[in-house]
Amino acid sequence: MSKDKRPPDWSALVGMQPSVGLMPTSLREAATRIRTDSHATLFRSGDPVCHVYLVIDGEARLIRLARHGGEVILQRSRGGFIAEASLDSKAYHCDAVTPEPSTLLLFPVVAFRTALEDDRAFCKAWQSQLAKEVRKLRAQCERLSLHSAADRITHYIESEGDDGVVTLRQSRKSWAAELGLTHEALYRALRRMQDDGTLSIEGTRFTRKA
Amino acid sequence: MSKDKRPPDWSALVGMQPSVGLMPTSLREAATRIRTDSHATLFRSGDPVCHVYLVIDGEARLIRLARHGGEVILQRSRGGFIAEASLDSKAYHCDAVTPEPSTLLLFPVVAFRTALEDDRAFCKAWQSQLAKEVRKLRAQCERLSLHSAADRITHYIESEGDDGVVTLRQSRKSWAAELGLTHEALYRALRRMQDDGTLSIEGTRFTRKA
DNA sequence: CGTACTTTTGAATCGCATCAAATCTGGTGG
DNA sequence: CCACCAGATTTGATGCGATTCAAAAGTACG
Repeated sequence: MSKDKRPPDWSALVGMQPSVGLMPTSLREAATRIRTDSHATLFRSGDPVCHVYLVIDGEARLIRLARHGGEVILQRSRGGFIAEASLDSKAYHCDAVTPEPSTLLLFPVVAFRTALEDDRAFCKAWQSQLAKEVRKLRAQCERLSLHSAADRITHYIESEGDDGVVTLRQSRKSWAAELGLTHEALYRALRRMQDDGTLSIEGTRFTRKA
Repeated sequence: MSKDKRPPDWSALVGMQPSVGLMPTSLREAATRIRTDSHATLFRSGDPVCHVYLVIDGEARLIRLARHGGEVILQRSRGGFIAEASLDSKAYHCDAVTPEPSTLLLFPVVAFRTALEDDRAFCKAWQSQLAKEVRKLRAQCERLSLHSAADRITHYIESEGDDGVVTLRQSRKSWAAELGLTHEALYRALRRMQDDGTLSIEGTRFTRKA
């Protein structure tokens, strides 16, 4: 985990995260940029909340370890904020890791809270951001309460993809975890759906048919 | 669904929903109170967003109908807001119903947005509200990605309950839906856990042991 | 070229969904 | 008060699909 003094390319970030565009300059200037290794830990459950993280490159995950050793992904972010919901908490309630070498911006929570208080437009954008996250999580709950693997895959494509097509930005194995399935179950369901003709796969591009 | 002109008991509402305490008077005065019948529909997917709802008495649910006729509960609220995340949307993305006769406050979205812009403290409280909802939904996703019925029950008690004890405020049948299980599976799992001695049940009070 | 990881297939098992039906419950109207 | 009804609760039997354990083949990377 190394620091990096060059200023980030803000205009590129706005594209992937609208609320960044409305972030006041003072907050931007308070940010530090870091690069992490594969499997690096950003924070652990119980640590005091001191930063809000923006993933510029690579990926960050919030995870919690299940009783039987399994690892549950609570949030996965590529090109967006992570741990936003901890902004008004004292301590983190889960662990955060970067599964691959990544670049992140760290915003001190104090500066972040001040910016939200002082800047009307940023505050509003942040609210949309949270509301969007709520809707996304509701969709995920809905998906997880479907009983069959095929239904979850279809639901994912319909809600995350665009007009029946989705390009996967992660390994199928971690997709399986996101869908609440074992990787074997996912592979087999994909195979069945291809044989059915209800799905076509080209590389990381999944297209739903019929 | 009938209107009701008496002003609600605001002080009681604050207890169950902190952000109500910081709501400006102008917004309170813009609210209307309604009473609904059992199985009443508040709005349907695609309807334009015109109110934010606060459940005073009874229960409201956001639901979506699954392909095979099943009904998935996206949000369940007793004594809190519902459809908060639609505040910045044009149209609702699911249906809302009151499964039992209930009393709700309806806040016009326009007045609500104005209040958020004008009132600093209310805006801040609303943000905590959304952040809290995000954390709650993350917990639910985590729960739904557990594979066994017993694990989901345990997780529910640990995260929603207090020190290993939870008092259920709904039928077991709808609890089953919230846990992503059929009601039969829930009944049987509860039975097994009682026989194990890992759970004790007295009426609607569930206590986790060991 | 070896190592770590993902992807893929196989076989056995277990738990949940499903269908069916009986009992219990609270509330309604006669 | 009782008959009745709708819904929740409970138990049973069956089948399917996902998990689990195991292992092979493919792939990226140093």
